[in-house]
Amino acid sequence: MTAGANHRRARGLLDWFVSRDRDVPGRGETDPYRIWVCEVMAQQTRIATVRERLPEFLATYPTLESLAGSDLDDLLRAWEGLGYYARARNLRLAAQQLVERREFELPDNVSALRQLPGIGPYTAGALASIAFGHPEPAVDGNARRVLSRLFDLAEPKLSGLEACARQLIEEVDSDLRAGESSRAGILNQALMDFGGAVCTPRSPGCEECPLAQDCLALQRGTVPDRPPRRRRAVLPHHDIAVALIWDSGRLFIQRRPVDGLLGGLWEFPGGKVEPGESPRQAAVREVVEETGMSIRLTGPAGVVDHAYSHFRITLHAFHAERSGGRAAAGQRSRWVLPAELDGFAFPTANRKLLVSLSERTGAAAFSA
DNA sequence: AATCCGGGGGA
DNA sequence: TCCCCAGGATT
Repeated sequence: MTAGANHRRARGLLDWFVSRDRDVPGRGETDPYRIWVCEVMAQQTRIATVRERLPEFLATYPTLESLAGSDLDDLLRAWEGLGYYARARNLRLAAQQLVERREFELPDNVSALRQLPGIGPYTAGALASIAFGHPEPAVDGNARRVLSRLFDLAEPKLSGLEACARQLIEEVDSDLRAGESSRAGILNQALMDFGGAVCTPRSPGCEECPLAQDCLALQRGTVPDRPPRRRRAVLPHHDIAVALIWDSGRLFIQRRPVDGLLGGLWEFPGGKVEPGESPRQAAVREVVEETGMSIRLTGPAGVVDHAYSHFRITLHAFHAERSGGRAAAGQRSRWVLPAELDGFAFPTANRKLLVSLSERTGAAAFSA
């Protein structure tokens, strides 16, 4: 392949991107803080979801200082339903580190950005190129697919992909005047957008692809294997039993450990239904184990199916009342009124349950 | 290099 | 039902 191929690839991507003029959240933003929040929210998350959730989040946390000073519970509530909750915790942690150092804005270079929690190779490159105009690659899942096809990479590794991206950046920056910002930011966005719209995982639009002439995978017939696919194990299924424990019109909730799955979110006590056990038995047993309270179940509260990335669950919920033991209290647990539940961040499976309960019995009080 | 970490939308 | 998404941290 001639040196002209990379020139045509880079030009083709930019031309496609400019003529497309799609409404991407964060486009038109110039405040590095806002671009940062946008990029983090976009990690492993559809643009449509970001478009929906970003405005309210930025309205709640409009500045780096407001994020640094945020309450973790409030922050998680603002992030509820977006998943990967470590993103929200790291966003706050990074903001706190910067404020502590008396740096009230993001650093502008990749190596300093990479020091901050929650900023990896992609986000550092995206910020350096998009927010600060530096010639840095930003290879996300879309760019990875596009590059591995354009250059027909059988085993696309990050270093190799970034090297390819840098070649394209050189092409778009070849006529840059002294002092002008790099066009890497635009090229990176073009790569991503192109991967999402044309060079898609299945049934890509090779017929009308403006880069077809310079796509090595297309010429060699390897497009379906670029990038190579990993086959996924069958998702295990678990039955989970939880108790909605009532006392004087209040419900018992507890907070999950800050690290790990759904870290820092609130939930109803419960756990896995063991073999040979009924959901009702499991609910009673788990509540004793987790809280020290003994309870009596008073009736069913609903069943919810939910899928995580690596397993799926059926959530069996029961209304209950305390029949003995102490009412646990402290940082990790609370008794709250149903109307207060909206102020806490719950995992989506729990939230589904709450929504179905309030729809069924009215928002006021959905006790059994 | 593998694994964990959510949730949802499209095919 | 399966795939994968504007990934990062941990081991």
